[in-house]
Amino acid sequence: MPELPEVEVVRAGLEPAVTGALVTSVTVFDERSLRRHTGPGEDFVDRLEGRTVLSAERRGKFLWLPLGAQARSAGSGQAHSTGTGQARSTGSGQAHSTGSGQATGAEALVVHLGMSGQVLLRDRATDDRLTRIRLDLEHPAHGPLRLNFVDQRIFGSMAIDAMLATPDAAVGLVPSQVAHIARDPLDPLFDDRLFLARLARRNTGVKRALLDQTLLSGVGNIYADEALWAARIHYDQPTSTLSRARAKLLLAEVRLVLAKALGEGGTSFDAQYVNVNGASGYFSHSLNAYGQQGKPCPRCGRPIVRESFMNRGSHFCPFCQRVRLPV
DNA sequence: AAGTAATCCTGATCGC
DNA sequence: TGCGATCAGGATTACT
Repeated sequence: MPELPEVEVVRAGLEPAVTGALVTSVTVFDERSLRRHTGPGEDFVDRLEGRTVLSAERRGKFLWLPLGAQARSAGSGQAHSTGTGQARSTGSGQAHSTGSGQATGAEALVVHLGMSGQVLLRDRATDDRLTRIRLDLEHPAHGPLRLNFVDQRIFGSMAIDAMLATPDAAVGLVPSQVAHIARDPLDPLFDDRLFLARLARRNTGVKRALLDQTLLSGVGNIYADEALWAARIHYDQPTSTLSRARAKLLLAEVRLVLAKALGEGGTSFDAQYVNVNGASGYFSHSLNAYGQQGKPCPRCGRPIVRESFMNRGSHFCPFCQRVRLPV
């Protein structure tokens, strides 16, 4: 499951390769991979071909490529891209998108890997099985390039989305689909105090809170279990009963595990997650709790347990991680 | 209104 | 060898 470290590895791999590249041709093999795009496949293709990729950005598990203004006719050697990036300001549409954030006319290609998505950089001759969307690119310095969006379970998606100026200025623009997501804990502008205050006000279990992308983004099932194990907190401990000290410890452990996994290139099981070159990460060798049911807890030696929770698995040490109610 | 459950998806793997 | 059942869970939608 690609979470923050895996998505960041993809972003970092993409950035030097695609920045400045022109999208020359787009092929949609399966429109279900456009579930987050408003409009049919042809619209996606029309709005992407002829655009230039400006950079590669990320927040939490969302990845996006800001796009330059659209050339008048794709394929022709446009002299001036008579920039009409404007115009498509969604009319009134986004009453729901976030409640905050202002349309700017700028757009981005938003990528979410979902459960099994991969972005693979190839030469023009290479195809990958289960490719749902293919972008052919032309980079002024590096030449032709192919970007295959591969996704077995089709929980991931690509979309052209409007960039909004959020009140949360400083960073500038985020796609409308990302505007309601909180910053991730590796973001230098992540607000610890705000997070701790909101966490304390929640009336739910702590793992539910960790997985809530509007509270903090980038954490999924693997790193939630790992951070909770490291902090010795039970996944269903009510957030309102966590002391501030333990909440701060948890946040610190979240940061640690995300940073460590990032340093090791992410977590790979089989070929479910790979970097843009198709290589696996090594963090699966460092897991203490996730997927370790039946194996001894690296801390106390008692077996790790897996319980069903939120339609997924929760892995923890029943001895080290017990619900502690305040006295 | 906040919190929770349901929903979407299919290739790989397992058991018989 | 074949085939059906099972499994994985992020984000959105739909309820209560």
